[in-house]
Amino acid sequence: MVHEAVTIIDVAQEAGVSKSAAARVLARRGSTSETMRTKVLEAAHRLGYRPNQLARAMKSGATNTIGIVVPDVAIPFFSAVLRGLADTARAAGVEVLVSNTDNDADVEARSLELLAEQRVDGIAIAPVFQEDPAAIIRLQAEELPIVLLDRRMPGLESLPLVSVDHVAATERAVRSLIELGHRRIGLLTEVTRERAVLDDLSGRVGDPYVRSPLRPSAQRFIGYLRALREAGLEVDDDLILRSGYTTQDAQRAVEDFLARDTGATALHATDAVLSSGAYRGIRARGVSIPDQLSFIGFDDQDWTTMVQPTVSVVEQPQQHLGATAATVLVGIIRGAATEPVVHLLEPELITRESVAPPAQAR
Amino acid sequence: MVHEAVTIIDVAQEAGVSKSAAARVLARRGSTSETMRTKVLEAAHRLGYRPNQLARAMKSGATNTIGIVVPDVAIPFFSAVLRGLADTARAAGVEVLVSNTDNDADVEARSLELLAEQRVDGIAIAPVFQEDPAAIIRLQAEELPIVLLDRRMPGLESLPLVSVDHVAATERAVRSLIELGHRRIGLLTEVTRERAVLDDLSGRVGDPYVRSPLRPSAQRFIGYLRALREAGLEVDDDLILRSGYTTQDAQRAVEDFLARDTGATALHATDAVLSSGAYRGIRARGVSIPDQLSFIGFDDQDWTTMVQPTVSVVEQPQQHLGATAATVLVGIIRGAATEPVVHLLEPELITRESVAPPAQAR
DNA sequence: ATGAAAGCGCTAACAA
DNA sequence: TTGTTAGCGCTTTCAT
Repeated sequence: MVHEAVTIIDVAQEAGVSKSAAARVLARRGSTSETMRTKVLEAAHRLGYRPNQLARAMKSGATNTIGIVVPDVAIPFFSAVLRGLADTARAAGVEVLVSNTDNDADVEARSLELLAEQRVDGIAIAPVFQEDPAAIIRLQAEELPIVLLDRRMPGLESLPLVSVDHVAATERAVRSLIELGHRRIGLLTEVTRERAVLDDLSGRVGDPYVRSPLRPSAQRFIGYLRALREAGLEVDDDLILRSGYTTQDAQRAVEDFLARDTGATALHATDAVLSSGAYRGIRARGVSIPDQLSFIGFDDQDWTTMVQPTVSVVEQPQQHLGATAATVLVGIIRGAATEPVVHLLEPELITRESVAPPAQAR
Repeated sequence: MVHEAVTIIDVAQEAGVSKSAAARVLARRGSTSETMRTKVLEAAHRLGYRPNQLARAMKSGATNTIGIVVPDVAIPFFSAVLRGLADTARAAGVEVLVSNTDNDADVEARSLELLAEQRVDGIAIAPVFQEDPAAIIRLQAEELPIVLLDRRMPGLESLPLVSVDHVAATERAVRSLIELGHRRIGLLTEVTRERAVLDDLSGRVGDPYVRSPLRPSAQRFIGYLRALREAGLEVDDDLILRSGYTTQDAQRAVEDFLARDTGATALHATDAVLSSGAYRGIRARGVSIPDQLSFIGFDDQDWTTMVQPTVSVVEQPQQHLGATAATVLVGIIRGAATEPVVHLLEPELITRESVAPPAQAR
């Protein structure tokens, strides 16, 4: 805390006017004579007056501060989201408090509680996947504006969501492979659910409210199913590679896959972590990209342009996601309609050297 | 802002005691009877009371909030620093506000002003390189605790600094090459200053106050000079590659370098951006790593383990840097001695496949 | 147009 | 041990 802070009273004294007069000038509201305005402003400048937002917040009930709660700001996806959010918030005169949860529900609950104590005007959160997101629901019940970032769970249906269109992301990648002539396309996914369950949903994901409670990974899976179906191709469970959520697991899954002879001519990995594992696995098996196998990864990471051949990817609009979340959140805070909305942002397919028509088609 | 917030008065009423009695219980200070304590706590719990940190801050003068000001949180180095800082701060009961400056002095000045208005208790800043950091100096004059992150400039000598030991980083990398038998080692740097200027300083950088006003890149350069000198090797200006601060520039500088026959058997790039440019340049020239050229990069980026051969790097303790900054800052805020201190963190050399003895030595 | 005064929620003397 | 009260810096009626 600054020691000898200049208050509005000091300014009023220096200018020889009343406290409330000075306040009116400095907050630019109410009517003031030109003479008084200049006197006050000069005094404020002379003294180096700096408004105390704390006091303002006490009176007005608005702190002009929002919180962002994510698993880990050091993960590139979230740091990009934060960047977009912070910039847009700042442009709207709003500051941003950050919390990491490490995907721990207790840490998340505590973070939310702390942000609420700080009286933030709203919160953007990529929630921990959990059965009962009680902490979030509690704050929502208290009418604290909340926006979900890229994740939604049962129980949070009534909150606005800003998300990448994951169905479209994978659909686009897989369709591009199909258009090149690929017919047997592998999918590397962390989804553990039965394919049949997602199959059932795949016809109805056009409705954001059917789709949004699904995890991004499940949505991407559905994108795969839809792309195949649209092209009249059969879905073969042999082409679906299930993996744990680590590079090592992904690498192993891909190596096993390549060891079996599945006839696959292309592979798509549905996540950043899985992508690097997949790439390693392909290389470990000595399979040549794109001659023997075309490959499309997820997220435009550094390494995708450093390796040879360079890797095609589906790129998520990360900063844009953060910026949109900020816009939506600030909108709600400032009184915009509050009915839940799903904002779906378009991913982009970046084509590089790792993709080619299948061998027999050349 | 939460709408119908429960205040301490509500709690007092519910418990049938005075406002200050409730306050004493809830803030755990002053003496209270056991009976009253339970009554108040039960009431608070029943009502879902949540302390208003705004009001607390108004009274106490401490917001338990700090600000971090960096060029761009989306840059991996800074997001890791932020992560370390946020975690450590949180553990000390302190929240973190983030600002990006994009290396723009005006944006930085404005950010600092806004943080001061929010009455943060302190600021950690990686300042924009500029002639006259007036905004920082102003806040310092107002006795706002400030810690510098990894950068110091003339005029900021009296502020504590938390930094990686850049001299040691490059010294270590270059020495490891020398120990393998390399005698002609290239250095890729963004430094534009004459070598002679840095040569003069290189004997005195043991003193943190000689070293710290230098940019990290200059300190790394000096580390190179020291390693060579220590080994009795001559410094050859032909081996010093100057590059602008972009991947493209770095690639071009390295390609030019490799086109000339300098007899270099090893190369060290002194920054993350320069490293990826350098690697591209080496590959573009078809020079084989490590057979024809050993290579050590800077910062452990994703791609360094995705390419073949994998790349040795000097790794900075990024999260630790943030954590240390938080510890130092909170220490000062809580009244620790305030004399300026330089905290130098040790980098680590990670050895991978890109390094081998020079051809003639094998 | 200007000033006086109340009050946001909390803490900390001071009294009782 | 408990209650009363003043006040942190600001905004905002309400008089004047």
